[in-house]
Amino acid sequence: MKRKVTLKQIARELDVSISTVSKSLRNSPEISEDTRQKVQAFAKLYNYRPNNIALSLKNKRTKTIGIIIPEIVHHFFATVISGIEHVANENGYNVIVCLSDESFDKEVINMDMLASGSTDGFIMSLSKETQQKKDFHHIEEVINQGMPVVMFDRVTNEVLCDKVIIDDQLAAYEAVEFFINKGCKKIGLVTTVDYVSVGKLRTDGYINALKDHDMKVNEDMIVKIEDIDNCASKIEKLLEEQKPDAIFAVNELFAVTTIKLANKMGVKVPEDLSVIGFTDGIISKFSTPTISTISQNGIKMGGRAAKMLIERLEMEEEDELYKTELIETHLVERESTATL
Amino acid sequence: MKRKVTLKQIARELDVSISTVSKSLRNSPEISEDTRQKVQAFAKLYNYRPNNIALSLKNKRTKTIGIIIPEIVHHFFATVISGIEHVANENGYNVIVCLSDESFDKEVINMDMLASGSTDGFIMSLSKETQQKKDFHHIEEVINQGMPVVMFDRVTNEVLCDKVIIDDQLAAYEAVEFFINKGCKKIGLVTTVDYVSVGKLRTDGYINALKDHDMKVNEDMIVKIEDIDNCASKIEKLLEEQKPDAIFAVNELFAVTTIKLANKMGVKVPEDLSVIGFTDGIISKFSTPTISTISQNGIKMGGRAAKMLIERLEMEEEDELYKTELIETHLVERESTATL
DNA sequence: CTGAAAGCGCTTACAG
DNA sequence: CTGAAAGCGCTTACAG
Repeated sequence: MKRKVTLKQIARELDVSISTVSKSLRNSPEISEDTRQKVQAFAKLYNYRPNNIALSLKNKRTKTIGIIIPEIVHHFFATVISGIEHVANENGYNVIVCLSDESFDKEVINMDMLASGSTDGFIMSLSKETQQKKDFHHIEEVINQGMPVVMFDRVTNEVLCDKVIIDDQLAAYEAVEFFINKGCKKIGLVTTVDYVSVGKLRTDGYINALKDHDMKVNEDMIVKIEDIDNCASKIEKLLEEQKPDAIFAVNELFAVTTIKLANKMGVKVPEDLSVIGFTDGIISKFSTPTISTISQNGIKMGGRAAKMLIERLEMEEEDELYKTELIETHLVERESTATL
Repeated sequence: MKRKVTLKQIARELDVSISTVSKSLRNSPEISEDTRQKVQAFAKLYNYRPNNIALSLKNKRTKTIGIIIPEIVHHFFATVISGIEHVANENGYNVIVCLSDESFDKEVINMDMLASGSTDGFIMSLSKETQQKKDFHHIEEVINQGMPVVMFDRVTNEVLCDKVIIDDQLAAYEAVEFFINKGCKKIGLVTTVDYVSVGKLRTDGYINALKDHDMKVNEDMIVKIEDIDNCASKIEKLLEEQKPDAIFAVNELFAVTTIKLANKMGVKVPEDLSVIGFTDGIISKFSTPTISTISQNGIKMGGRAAKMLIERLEMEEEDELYKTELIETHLVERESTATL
């Protein structure tokens, strides 16, 4: 086993000082061509690589980005990480990933842990519990200590920082408008409970679209789901009692579940019922029928978030102007809204 | 903005030495009860947290695990990361994730990068290109430098290290045997090219099952797919020309694609064609019909891999005995193999 | 052109 | 009981 070689060892072998070795490797003009070459050759031979940890301590920057998300086994979040990772890598940053599991406490613990020197900044999406509690002290604290934070998707107005989101309300509005233009009269909504920020916004978009087209908003047409595991009965009830001709679902899972339940009840999609989901993920593409959906480009969101964070990290002077970037969305039409 | 407080600052404020502060915070018995309390109170007030980087440098351990996988936008890998992250966290480790994008070069660069002090060890699954090239020098090197590596899923015999896999061959064997017991006569296979280790093993399992049951292995019944984007034509040809009554697909995507193509051709699943896939992911659960599949518990795999790595990291003496752990699999029966 | 010194933030063996 | 010193691996302003 050959341990990693350090400057000290090279210095000893070559009988020069550590400073000389360091400068040679960094091509300092202070050093004579001769020793420089000698040192570099030796370093190459022994495959010398500067120790990241030592560099981090010295430079007071780790070149790593902390990502804190609710979960990773979720196509959209995986997609965002992918986007972040690629941009981070291009810029010489690594990413360290922590999952909050939708728990406030875990979010706080993870943030604290990473904030103790492990990362230069954060990219995060709030856990459900955090959104419910509206307690953001951990985030404020980190920002106060000078570590920039970029929030994406599940954000809050109560924290001042950079954000990257989609226009959830507008996207929902457009989906519902699509139904209306198609001639649908009884448009249902399958959404989350209101404390989930994006769910609430999409619900608002649905309501506004109906209102703007002089359609009544019927509370019985709206199903708010707390827990995905037992959403079936509520959706079933909606389908049975209200007999909607269109359903807008705020995520893929709600959309596919709706379709499956409709099938079971003999309601045909898209003949009897049109369905639009949210998030252009794997389910929408491979479900039968394929599901029309609002695309939400996670790769792009992640990439943009990483770019914003890195720019802020590498900014000369502090800039108190925070930006919120909007990622454009669009409706991907598939079989579940086909006109036959 | 209040910067993070350091031992030095506390020492200055309290007019004691840095050593005293450090020892007080670590409850050293050397320190008088009095100063200990004073220091601790002060540290708490200022929310002192030791700097991870400084600790890493001092202790020569970072308490972070490097994960290198081909991609993250892939349910199975996301699942494994989740498993790793949870076990890592429970043990006070963080995870830093790098994606190879199935590229050998990126795998090498990422490994090099992380090996320069950023992590204590690695958990990885080989990129396709690495498996094709059979060049594992980067992994050998890391191991040589004393950093343990645990491989999962896409592993190689050419590197000695801990591994966690499923018995791909047996699982495939059992799937095919299930078809045979059901009375299927013309069992097709949709698999990957042979250099993908798990694809090859599953192909072997298929062949062995047929042979053991005295059934002919017909090369025309086997489709080997290089690139998922244009697999349709090959599968279509198989369905059309061979008219199989069962298809075993080595992953979810192949399975769902097969079903969709069959549908399009008027071949009904499961009436005319039974299908079993591999990896119990999101597609299998939500596709219509739902797809029978070999479960491959990624959470468990990840958890086990993390456990193995951490045990090795925290082992007193070096142990040259490497283990390969098998994660049990089983066939999840769903609609695509229903007997009507 | 080379090297000793200080310092990043911490721990710990050793003196006093 | 307290503190100075050395050291983890590096960089860089400063002397010589």
